[in-house]
Amino acid sequence: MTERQQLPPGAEDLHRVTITDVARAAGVSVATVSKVINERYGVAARTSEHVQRVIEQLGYESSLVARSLRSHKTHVIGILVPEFEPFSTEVLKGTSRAITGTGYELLAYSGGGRAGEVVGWERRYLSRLSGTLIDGAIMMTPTVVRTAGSVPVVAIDPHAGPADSPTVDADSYAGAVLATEHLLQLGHRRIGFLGGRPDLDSARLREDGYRDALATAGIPVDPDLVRLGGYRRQVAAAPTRELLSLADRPTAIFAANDLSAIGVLDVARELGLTVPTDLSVVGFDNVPESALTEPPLTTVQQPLQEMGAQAVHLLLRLVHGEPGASTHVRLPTSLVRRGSTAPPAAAPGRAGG
Amino acid sequence: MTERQQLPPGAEDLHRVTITDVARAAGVSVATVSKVINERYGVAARTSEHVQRVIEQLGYESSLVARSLRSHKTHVIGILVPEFEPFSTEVLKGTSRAITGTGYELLAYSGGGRAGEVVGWERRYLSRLSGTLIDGAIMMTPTVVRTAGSVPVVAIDPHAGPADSPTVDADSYAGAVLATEHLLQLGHRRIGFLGGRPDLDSARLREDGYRDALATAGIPVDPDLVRLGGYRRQVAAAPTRELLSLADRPTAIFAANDLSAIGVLDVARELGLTVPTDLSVVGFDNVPESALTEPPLTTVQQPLQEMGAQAVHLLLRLVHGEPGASTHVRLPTSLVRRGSTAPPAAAPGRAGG
DNA sequence: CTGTTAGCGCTTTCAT
DNA sequence: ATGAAAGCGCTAACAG
Repeated sequence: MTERQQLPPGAEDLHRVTITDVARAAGVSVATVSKVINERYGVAARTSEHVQRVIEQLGYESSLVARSLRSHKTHVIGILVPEFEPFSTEVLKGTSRAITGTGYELLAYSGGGRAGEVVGWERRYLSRLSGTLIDGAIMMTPTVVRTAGSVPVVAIDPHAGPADSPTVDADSYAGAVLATEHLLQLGHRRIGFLGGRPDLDSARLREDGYRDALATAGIPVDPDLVRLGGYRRQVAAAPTRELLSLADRPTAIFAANDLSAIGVLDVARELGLTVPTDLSVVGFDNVPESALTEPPLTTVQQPLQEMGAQAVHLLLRLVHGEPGASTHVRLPTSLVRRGSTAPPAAAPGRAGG
Repeated sequence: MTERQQLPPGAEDLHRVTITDVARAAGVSVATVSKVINERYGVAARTSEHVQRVIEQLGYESSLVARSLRSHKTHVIGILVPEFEPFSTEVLKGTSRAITGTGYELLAYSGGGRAGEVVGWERRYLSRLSGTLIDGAIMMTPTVVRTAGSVPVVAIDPHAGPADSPTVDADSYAGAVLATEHLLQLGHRRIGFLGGRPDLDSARLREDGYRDALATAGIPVDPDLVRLGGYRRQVAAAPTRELLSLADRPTAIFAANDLSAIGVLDVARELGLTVPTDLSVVGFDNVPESALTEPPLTTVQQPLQEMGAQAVHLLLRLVHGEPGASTHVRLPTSLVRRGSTAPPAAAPGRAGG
């Protein structure tokens, strides 16, 4: 039962109620209604109360769109993501927690996820929303960040290198070293690497960590063992197959993120290899899904939710024009040992760390 | 009067480039630019090309806000959620997958997650966004859905009962029966139930399932064993403590969702009880997090991602005004056995199924 | 204290 | 084929 009889029954179905409707019903001008809504000075208490009541009755709520078009201040911050997948949704959880009590609201925007649109979505989304609608943006894993002519932007795990704009990321290099050392300590000597894309910063850092850890252990990198997995499950399949079809195939694979590690698991199963007995696998990210695989994935944890929270804090500071503290927050990574790693089948025993 | 001419380098930093800038730079009217953008008839091929080029050069992208205010058609659908937590983000993943290739984009909106605002956010969000900005909305676990004067709405797992508007949900009742039967088959006789809120539909159905399964097994329901956990981890703590402090405490607890089940795990640990030896726990939802607990949670799976995908399909059909197929999609639930359930410590042995 | 008037950036008749 | 002008819902001067 709707408790409003001002409008003829059903009339509210035709158009959503606007500020004009309220003004008319209250017998005042729209300007006055606007003032009441925004608690501006210069409205008689009586009038204000009356208008409030009408607003209540009509169930009026101001249009975010119209308001923002005019006032350029919305108290909404945007999270721009290419797609809602395990990585970005994990970060989203962190932003959601961090935003509570700040008086801001969250608007997560994602395109249709057209695969071809790998590059360029950042600029597009930002242009479409900024200046209006959002007061600031958090951009997830962007490849390019052009802040020009837009609201403040914080990048999370940007692929283009942490130079452009304020950034929150995790220590990819150290994480990769951890992962590789873990494999070395188990006794692996032929360790494959399934990278992201060479033009992406996080991917490159992970490869660096892998190479350096091997070098430290005095093991030369076999170029045959380094492939590109593109950070995606399906993309990882082909290079993994190549890797595992090698005459002298690796006894372990370090994949640059969890999704491609899961892709490795897929191929191993397809090839009749048992993980971890025949092949050890390490991922990167520690998205919740990595614990659900069979066997559960050993991986490098990034504090994804914390990264989201930090990004919110950083962005809010920028939006408020506060002296922007540090402009680059780097969070630590750590190894999560689960079931996908073990000593190689015919291991020569433990290697010295 | 803002005067910016050809845009000297860096000038685009002052204001984002608008359709007016493009028009000026191209030497045509804004109307013409608009026509080019929207591929309307009545523009000379030469003009069109020229304008296109200028748009490219300036990096112009039309404002979603301004456009939607005027045209009331945006090709964006909104996902309205109270908060980004494991449940809603799971659904989000499904919507993201389903939206690809449809030509629509996704806009997930969440308030500051003010705890007090448990009720009423639905109407507020919808009013703020609908009519403009979004062509349709998917509302997550709303308690009330008033579609009046707004765009088409599909509800996911609504708490108010699946009568109001098109709905996608999972079979809570059957799931609860499965969970309870599982516990009974393990030999449990004193089974506690940690419900949601009695006014919520899914919560009620889960309680019904619990009661009916017990009744079928010929076991009377002890009112002392039925408490309210509010679907939240922290809220679940107090009632759980009461349950486990009972003289004749339950040997198993069925919690109405995973978050409150995790709350049960917290309290059990705090009380020095080992799960599943001293206490069996079953949850509901099967969010990824439920596999990460110690021990991993036995739970009832809802096809969360699939629910999101179905909601998208249903909504798009409504937006297009197609004859709306079924208006209520109910997906099946199933039991996921993991480590949090076992026969009771001093079990009288297996009970007959 | 209140109403009138201008737009915000865009689309859409309707003239030209 | 093109542009002038109106207006979407709202806020912000500025008059009265």
